[in-house]
Amino acid sequence: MRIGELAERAGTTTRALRYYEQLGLLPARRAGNGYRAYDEGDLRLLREIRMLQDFGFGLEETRPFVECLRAGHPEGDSCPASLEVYRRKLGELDECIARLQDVRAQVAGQFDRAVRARDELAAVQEPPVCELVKE
Amino acid sequence: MRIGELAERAGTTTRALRYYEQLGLLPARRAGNGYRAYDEGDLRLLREIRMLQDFGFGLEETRPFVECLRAGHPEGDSCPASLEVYRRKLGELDECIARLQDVRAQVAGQFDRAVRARDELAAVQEPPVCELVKE
DNA sequence: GCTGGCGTTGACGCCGGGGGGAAGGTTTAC
DNA sequence: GTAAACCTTCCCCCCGGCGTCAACGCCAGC
Repeated sequence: MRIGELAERAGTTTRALRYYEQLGLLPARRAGNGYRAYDEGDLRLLREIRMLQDFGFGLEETRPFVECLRAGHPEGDSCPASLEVYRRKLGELDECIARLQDVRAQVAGQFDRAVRARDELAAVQEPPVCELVKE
Repeated sequence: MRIGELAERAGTTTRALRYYEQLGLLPARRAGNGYRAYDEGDLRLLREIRMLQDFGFGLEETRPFVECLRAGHPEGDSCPASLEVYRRKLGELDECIARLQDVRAQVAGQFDRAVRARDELAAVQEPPVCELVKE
């Protein structure tokens, strides 16, 4: 399988594959004409990379999973190093979520305060129109 | 007030202030010798920028607040444009938090599955040691 | 033999928010 | 007088994950 086909089957681009090879993440054998040659195993590795990327893992964080698969394990997360990455990532996610929730609360507080200030100012400058509304 | 003093009073760097000026976010008057000259109002603007930055606002998102203050309003969020930025930001935060929680659940699922698979494999390869433990 | 569609390498661009440092002018304190 | 501490502009660097050329090679069909 050549680079274009692999890219298409994995839903990515040839540029990304060359980049992964440059990182040593997904090295390719070479055909006689210099073209990169991939097999089904590489497709498996690439799918693992893509799945983890969708989870927000950096490429370096996918390396233990890829190497685990290449070492012959049935799953990319069959190795302790992969589990450690999971643990670290869960911690980071929790921390990130907590921080965002805190920020959200603060921004919501600012927003509410600003809206109340605006409404009070409007009430002062523009007196109630109850009489007109009643008509 | 010169740039170094303003930077120190606002808890930032001269580098950042020159960058803000380059963006047109915080323009400075010039003294006779070409040095940037700031006043207390600029400090107020800068504090507004810094607060919003701490909330994770991009510099461009702080612009409505800064211009609102410069237009003479009492608060940076006294203007409709600022409120709109608040609303947009709250939406982005909610979306981001929801996505992260979804990812967290998926990663936790993967982690649990991998741990169970490992434990089952260990149980098969290494038989229980109940007898020894009892002694 | 020529066109078109693959492939190759290499290098630069981009996004945001500045950091770092050079080369030079100014101001201030001792 | 001179050294330290400012200030100015200018330009390159960083992070990740590629996109986007440029200039070339390989191969199939007509």
